[in-house]
Amino acid sequence: MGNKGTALEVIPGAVVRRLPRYLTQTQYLRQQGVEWVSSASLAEALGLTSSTVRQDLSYIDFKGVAKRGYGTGGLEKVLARTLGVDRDVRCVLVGAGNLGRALALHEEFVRQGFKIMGVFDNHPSVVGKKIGRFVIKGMNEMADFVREQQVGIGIVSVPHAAAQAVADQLVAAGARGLLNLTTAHVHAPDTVSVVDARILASLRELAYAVKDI
Amino acid sequence: MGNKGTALEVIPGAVVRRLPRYLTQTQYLRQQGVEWVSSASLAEALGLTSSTVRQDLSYIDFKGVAKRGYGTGGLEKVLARTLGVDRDVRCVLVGAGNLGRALALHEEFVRQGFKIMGVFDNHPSVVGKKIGRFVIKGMNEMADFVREQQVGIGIVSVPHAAAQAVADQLVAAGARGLLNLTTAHVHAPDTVSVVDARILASLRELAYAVKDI
DNA sequence: TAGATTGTTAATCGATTAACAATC
DNA sequence: TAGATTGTTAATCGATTAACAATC
Repeated sequence: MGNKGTALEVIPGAVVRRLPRYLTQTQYLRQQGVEWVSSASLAEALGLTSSTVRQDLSYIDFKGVAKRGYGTGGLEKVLARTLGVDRDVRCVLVGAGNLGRALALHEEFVRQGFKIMGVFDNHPSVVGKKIGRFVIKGMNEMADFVREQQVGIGIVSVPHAAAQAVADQLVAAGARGLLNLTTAHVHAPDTVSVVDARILASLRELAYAVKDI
Repeated sequence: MGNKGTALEVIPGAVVRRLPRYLTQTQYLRQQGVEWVSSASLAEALGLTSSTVRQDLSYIDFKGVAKRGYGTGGLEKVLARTLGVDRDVRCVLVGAGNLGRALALHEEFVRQGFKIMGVFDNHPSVVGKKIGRFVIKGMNEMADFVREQQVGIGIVSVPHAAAQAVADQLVAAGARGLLNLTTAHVHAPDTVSVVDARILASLRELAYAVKDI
């Protein structure tokens, strides 16, 4: 209770959505051996203004140094801690279609600390089959699994029509965040965050940019 | 030149990002046989306010009817036309890793008019192999292919370090929109739109929501 | 007709940018 | 020291919401 002087408070949504990008860039720079980064160079790399970068970083518990910028090692660590990715984040994947398969097999997510604990699907013909190292389990096992393994995030990769029902089951089982890969809008209580991957929507947004040109 | 009375002008970015969602929902309702939808019910379905919905739809060339709402058939048609998805949109996919494979195999995108014309990869060991009906081509063939097939959208699904170079090649070949599936930020001229899929970033955003709970 | 729902203007809210004193 | 860069406040900008006359 209480915090040690540095008031962290709530971080605005717009800022939270940029923090992962600062983390990716800072990680990259640190791996390249770069020790200091200025707000101007972060801004340049990410297509922002230096003012936005400084404003954003003022929300996390890390101070830059005048004339030098931000130490990449420290910044990376604090960004990871702030986001909660300094330790494994437990996920389940629901829906073993093409997109689901791809995510389960994508090593990058594991490397970044997102641990897929189990893969579930409704379809009797795929239950028991394998995706990489995962044996696909039936939906009837999901709720207990999420509870027992203390899974935080559910990745919803099912057909549009099934999305809300799956989301409801995940929430009931205790998931606190949902990554929605479907085209459906998913309703959840205020205590549960939903982030939409919006892949089809992104393509449609691009179609608008591209059309009649 | 000029338009027939209804000034459409530029549609704000925030609105363009919601139009695909209205389209998805309207499509769904129309398929269910629903003929009219109100701003309040669209808002309820998508987690918005009815005010936002009416404001947004005022940007497209379609009028609702007092006391009845919006005709789903007409609304669907005009939304599709406004976004430029009333005809095939030609894409290429660069990078035949797990994520790229999944997109190439995902029938939903084809059904929605996004036509993958070709799949390209740098890696000699995969060139010539097949993904579904696609034979993977080498990167050396990409620029000519994009020009000849008049491809509008490039889907970038390569490792972080290769993202900018691939984007540059796509832009040089004439692509007008890029769907960026990598964690890298990609720079492009103002004439080219870039939309980031942000899958890892979304997971990290969820990690923040989920942490210490 | 009465009432429901649109379209639009004005008010509010939040996010971004500019500016600059503090500081290393 | 002089100059570069942060942290922060204030100003601007854009997006969302409220309100209500028009209308079917």
